[in-house]
Amino acid sequence: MDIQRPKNITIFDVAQASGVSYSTVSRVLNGFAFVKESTRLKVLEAAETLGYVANLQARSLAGGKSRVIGLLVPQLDNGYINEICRGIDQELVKAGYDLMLYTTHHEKDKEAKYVKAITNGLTDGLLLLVPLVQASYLAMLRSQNYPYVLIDQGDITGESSIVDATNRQGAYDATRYLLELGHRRIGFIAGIKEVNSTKERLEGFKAALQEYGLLLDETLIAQGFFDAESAIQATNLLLGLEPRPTAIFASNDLSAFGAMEAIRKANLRIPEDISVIGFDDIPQASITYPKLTTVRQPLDQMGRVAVKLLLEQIQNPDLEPRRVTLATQLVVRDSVRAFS
Amino acid sequence: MDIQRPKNITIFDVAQASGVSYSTVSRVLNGFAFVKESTRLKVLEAAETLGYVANLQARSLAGGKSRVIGLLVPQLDNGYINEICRGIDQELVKAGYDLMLYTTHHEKDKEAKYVKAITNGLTDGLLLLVPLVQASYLAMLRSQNYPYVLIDQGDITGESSIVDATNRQGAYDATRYLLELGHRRIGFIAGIKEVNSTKERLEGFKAALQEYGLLLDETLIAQGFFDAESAIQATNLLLGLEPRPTAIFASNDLSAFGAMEAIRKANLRIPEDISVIGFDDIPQASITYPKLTTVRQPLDQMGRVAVKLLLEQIQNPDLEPRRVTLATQLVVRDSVRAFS
DNA sequence: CATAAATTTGCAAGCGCTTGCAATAAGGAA
DNA sequence: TTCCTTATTGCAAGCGCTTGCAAATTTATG
Repeated sequence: MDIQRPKNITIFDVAQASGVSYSTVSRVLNGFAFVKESTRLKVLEAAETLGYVANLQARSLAGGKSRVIGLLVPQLDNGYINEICRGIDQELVKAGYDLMLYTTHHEKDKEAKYVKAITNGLTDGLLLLVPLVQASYLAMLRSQNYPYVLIDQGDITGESSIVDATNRQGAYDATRYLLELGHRRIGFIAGIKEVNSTKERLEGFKAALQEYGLLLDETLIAQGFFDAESAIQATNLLLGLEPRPTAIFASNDLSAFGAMEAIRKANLRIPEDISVIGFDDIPQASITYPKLTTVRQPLDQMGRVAVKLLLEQIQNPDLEPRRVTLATQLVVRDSVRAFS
Repeated sequence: MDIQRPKNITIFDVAQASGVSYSTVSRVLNGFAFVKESTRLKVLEAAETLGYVANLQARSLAGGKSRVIGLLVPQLDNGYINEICRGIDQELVKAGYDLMLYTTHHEKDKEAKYVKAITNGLTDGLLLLVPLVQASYLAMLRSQNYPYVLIDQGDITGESSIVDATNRQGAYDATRYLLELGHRRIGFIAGIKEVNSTKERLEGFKAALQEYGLLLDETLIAQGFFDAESAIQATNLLLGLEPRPTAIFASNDLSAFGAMEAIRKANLRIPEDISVIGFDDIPQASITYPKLTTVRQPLDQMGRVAVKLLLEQIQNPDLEPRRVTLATQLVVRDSVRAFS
């Protein structure tokens, strides 16, 4: 390229300006201990006046930390993911880290390839927010002792740090809430089968029913995929049942929205004719009409905690994997009413 | 760190495996023209079997392209931004680029600092999705001839590539629509003053009124900040007016949601008592009840076009700045009804 | 078949930074 | 004041890659 970019200010310039060697500058900038206070100040001042900004690639190439962490997500168009991202971002900013975002678009190979590129690449650590982690690259990450944290997903090996929420308890609470309000025929819209939270939520649902001595009617469980589309289908199925369920528990809010839409289209009222309860409490949940009663997952907090775990792991690579499970909470709004 | 990370596979390994020099490998990998087909194949095969993945830092440090582009956004919790991001992401993936995400959280200094770090850093180009671009770093970007594109924001100098939408026309259309339905007292919730789109939308609003020979009643224009909170305030103000407006035009959907909430709290019905129209058509707009009538901005498309412009600019740095203005479109749903 | 021209390839330098190790300066104890 | 520590600093190597330039190889031409 023949364009004349102004020469970047490097560590050498700072060194020259402050009359020390470049290694000393490097040490100052990296908060090294053995630097005389007076030199430290000199260097810092020079850096400031020159407007020096470190070159990340060089730093990271030379073996230093890049202060960038990678985040792997399936896609972006999803309140659930966005919320978690928000938490991640907040905490990262606080810690002075930058974010590299990788969207996999559900392409398996891409995930694996990304993980490879990422680990030999720029980032100091990796956050995985993909519904189905592939054991293969998890193993790879572990074998390289590369710091990573799984968000809202299990790892059978138990060797990964994980942040999730009390899915089972949350579903149990929601179901109990419906039961206490007199509902006995509760439709359940399940999520993607293989995903951890799907299973846990279904378990919680079943547990509550059992506790009430109710026999599980399998026809009341409809398959969904955590999105509105599939939930509409599922709801239509449920609405066709005889007798019709008096309440629907959707495995996540997106599904609940789908359910609401289907219900309205069937000319039924929410909650007068049928109650709806969701899971997640994404921001949209409070702007629907009626506002959605749902189980709140502290999504942003999950993101924040994940970052904390990751950063600690980066600090101390020998840390044992940990699992943090945050509490869910029933958020009562307007989409559920007592059945009598 | 004493952890023994397995040695990464470098370009040298590939060179050795294929029996050529490392520079040749580099040329092959970068699609250089002057390489014999047979060597090309040899190298490619070796790279494949070794599972070679280029080290981005090294590449970019050495002056090559990183195939990463930076995206600067104020924050993440916003359907509007998320939608644009989605478009950006889609197009980027298609082109084989990765995304580095920077959130400024509205801190001015941070923006400037980021821009600096970014340009001397990893990315090949920059997408700016910040409501108020600061002339200072825009100038800096330009002086370095660093490729960048502004999304949904103006630049007085006219020297930036820009992607935006027909704000004026959209607002005009929406207002006309209300007028044609018989509304004569239309409240307007404005956005952040300094922002380009705020002005354009207000202009469109006024233009339509004028065309109908209506005198502008300044009290009908309430100040908002593009968020629900401020819109609630603004709406309360408007509802207090005598006579009450029969419709409210919110400068964006978020504001419209705030308006809806305030209206409901005032025990008025939408659209029976008062109509509401928004701007943007973020995904939430279609799940509110009643579903929001709004002016659709092709947000994801804006993101995609921005990427295209940027990529072209990266390809050819001498390209003149261009401006692409995408058409908005009135989306009629359920929050507006005729006034008689 | 020799030789110039065109096509390929390899070498070396260098991108900006970290870090082990050696060198120097400073501080104490003798 | 001298010598041994200890605190600071500087040097040089090297992280993995691109690229200008020269060398080597091939092809075309007379």
